[in-house]
Amino acid sequence: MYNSVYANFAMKNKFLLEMRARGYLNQCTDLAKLEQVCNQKSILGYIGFDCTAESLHVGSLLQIMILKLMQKHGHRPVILLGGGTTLIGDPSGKDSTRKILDQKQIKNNISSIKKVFKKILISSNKKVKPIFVDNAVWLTKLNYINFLREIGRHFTINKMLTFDSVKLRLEREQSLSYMEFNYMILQAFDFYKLFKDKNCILQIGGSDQWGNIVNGVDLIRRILKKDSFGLTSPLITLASGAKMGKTERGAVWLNKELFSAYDYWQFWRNVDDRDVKRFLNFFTELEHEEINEIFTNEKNINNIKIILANETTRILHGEKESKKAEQTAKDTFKNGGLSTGLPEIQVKSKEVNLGINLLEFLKKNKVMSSKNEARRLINSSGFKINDKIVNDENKILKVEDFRNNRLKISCGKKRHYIIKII
RNA sequence: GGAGGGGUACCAAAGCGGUCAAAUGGGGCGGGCUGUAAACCCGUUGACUUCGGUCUUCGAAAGUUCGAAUCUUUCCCCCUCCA
Repeated sequence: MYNSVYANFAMKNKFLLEMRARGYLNQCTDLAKLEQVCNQKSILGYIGFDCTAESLHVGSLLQIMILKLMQKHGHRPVILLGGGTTLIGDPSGKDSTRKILDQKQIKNNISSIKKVFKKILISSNKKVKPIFVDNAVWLTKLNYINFLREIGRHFTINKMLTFDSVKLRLEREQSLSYMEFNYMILQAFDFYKLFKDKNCILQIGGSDQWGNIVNGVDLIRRILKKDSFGLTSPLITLASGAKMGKTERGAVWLNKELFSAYDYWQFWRNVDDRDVKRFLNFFTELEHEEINEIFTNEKNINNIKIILANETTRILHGEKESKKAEQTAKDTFKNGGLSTGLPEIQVKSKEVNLGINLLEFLKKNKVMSSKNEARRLINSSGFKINDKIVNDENKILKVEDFRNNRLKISCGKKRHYIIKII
């Protein structure tokens, strides 16, 4: 069902077969040989992640699912948290130089990002337990002259200029600093290092990483005269054409503190009809046959979306959170009730007794970004208290508005909060 | 180095002395239809407001003027062509 250059490539290896069946396979430096190797033994494969933010977002989820798939088939994932390369900034797909983070921030980001991998990947099985590495460990210790002599000599400027990440920037006459220009060499060096030290023979990445990955494979061949492999996954676009991972209210973060399990569940519950089947393949562990079965047995796409939301949330936040999010959604949308799973805002009883100015409250608690925005919402009848439309923008919240010390506010049909007196 | 063109709100793009908080499109938000989908339709989209207004915004700074996104000067950045 998925178009890939390898659609007709005869394969026996289960790992690679599933990679292809799920639509993870975009390009590989040498698929035939990689298949041979995978058939013979358990391999180590790595994916590098950027540490520019406190959390990864769903845009990186596909890569994580690939690591999970490796585990399923007995291969061991290596997660490279690019503490070193983040100091430089990957120019791929960027129009302008990124802001540069300091080491302390990056360290923070790394430990925060790690949490997500620990949740999604299996750590109990020693053979496939994920290995975390931070390239800052070796990159920050490099000696410039030695590096140029040993590694730099294998890169020609002529070739580097042909890589899209560089070419596109130059074509648009946007400046590309020497620092960023070096990014691809460092990434190649990372692969070389992991290959040499850990016998990690495979690097996986998004299709935009192809050039960088090939550089690593070349470097390993030049210096060590050995084969390594590069593999890319396709860029995922939504049916609507938008990029994966952004919603109206910003990025869909994977870390719970930044994006709650309930919101995460809602994100999947709200995907475009046309994306549901692909996403089940991409982002859940349901087998191909199971998915087909679901589609033949269940004619109501909404119920399939619930399956999608349940599965994806379970993988990231666990069974309990997933169930809770489903129940909360049911209470909120089907029964119109006051579910406990909604985001909660706490207020002191003293404040309530004095009366709370609604506009100020909404702004203060970041429900609305400004009072004017809140006014607009109220004036267009989009704001509700306990499911009743409120048209008075000067409304003062009082004790009488609460039931059992709780009160539900709704902004539009989808955003709900519980205000609780403590 | 020479000659032109340009930097406008989240993005794209009009405006080129007052009627400009700034046309139009996209995006966002709210409503309608529906299925918490898509498509479509309507409204809305700087901040604060006692809803009378007030304040901040058109690359940056200074100036001309009763009045500047619009004119002048300097500076910064970008694009096209020539060398």
